Amino acid sequence: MTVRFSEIRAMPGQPFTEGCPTRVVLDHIMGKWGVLVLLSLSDRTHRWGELRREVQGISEKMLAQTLRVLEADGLVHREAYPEIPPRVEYSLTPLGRDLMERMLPLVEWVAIHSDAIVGTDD
Amino acid sequence: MTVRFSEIRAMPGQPFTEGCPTRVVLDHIMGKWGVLVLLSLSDRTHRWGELRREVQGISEKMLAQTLRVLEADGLVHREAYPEIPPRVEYSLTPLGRDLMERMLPLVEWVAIHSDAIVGTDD
DNA sequence: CTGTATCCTTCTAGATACTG
DNA sequence: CAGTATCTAGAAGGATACAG
Repeated sequence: MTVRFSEIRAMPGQPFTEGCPTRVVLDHIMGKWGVLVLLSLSDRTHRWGELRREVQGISEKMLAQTLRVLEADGLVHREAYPEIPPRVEYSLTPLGRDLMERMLPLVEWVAIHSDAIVGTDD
Repeated sequence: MTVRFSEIRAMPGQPFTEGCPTRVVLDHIMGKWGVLVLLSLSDRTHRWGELRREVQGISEKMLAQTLRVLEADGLVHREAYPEIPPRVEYSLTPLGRDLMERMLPLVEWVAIHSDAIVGTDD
């Protein structure tokens, strides 16, 4: 194993204890919609409407909320073009790209093993 | 970037579309408590009471529920010893250990960057 | 096209009490 | 010690309508 959790836990600030900032970030990026939006953006820049279609099942409300949180976290960049009709493009910030480099191997694993896992029981 | 999402998306079964098994697995392992329980177990085998203490803030109900889901998924192994008082030990299965190898680098990233992220805004 | 605002339902999850 | 059962408050999330 490349990293051990005990080493991570021993880092300054005691990550993943109650009330710790890591818990908040974990909720943002590991939440149902956070992951799916970040995945879409890891591919390329997307417009609002594209994200609505690509992240299947997300409501406008949850898309707006998710994007606002990820933008406030500094993971997503929002670029609005003052045109009629309006055009807004969402992309990953450098920090967001750095994050996705760590997340994509995990997501790939999930894609490969999900059938077996859900097939086992659920 | 080591993997691209577009390649993952193109895999058989169209991962991460609506109703896909990957969505279910994602919810199990990326959920708030799923991650924290898996992290504790990635370190070593734990008894029920140890998990309650280590995963700070989790209720008995959520711990039981989380463990049952992860066990059904084949990620966690439950070993009950027929003693008085009873002793039950939880550990990762080989599949679970494989998963955590991909998850730990991500978790390490979160531990390192969380202060900056939450500091930015929330 | 890109959102916001509101209502309303469903589901999560914490607290409490209890059992083998 | 290792759980289960029940109840309930609150949050999450969907539908709809509307605005810039």
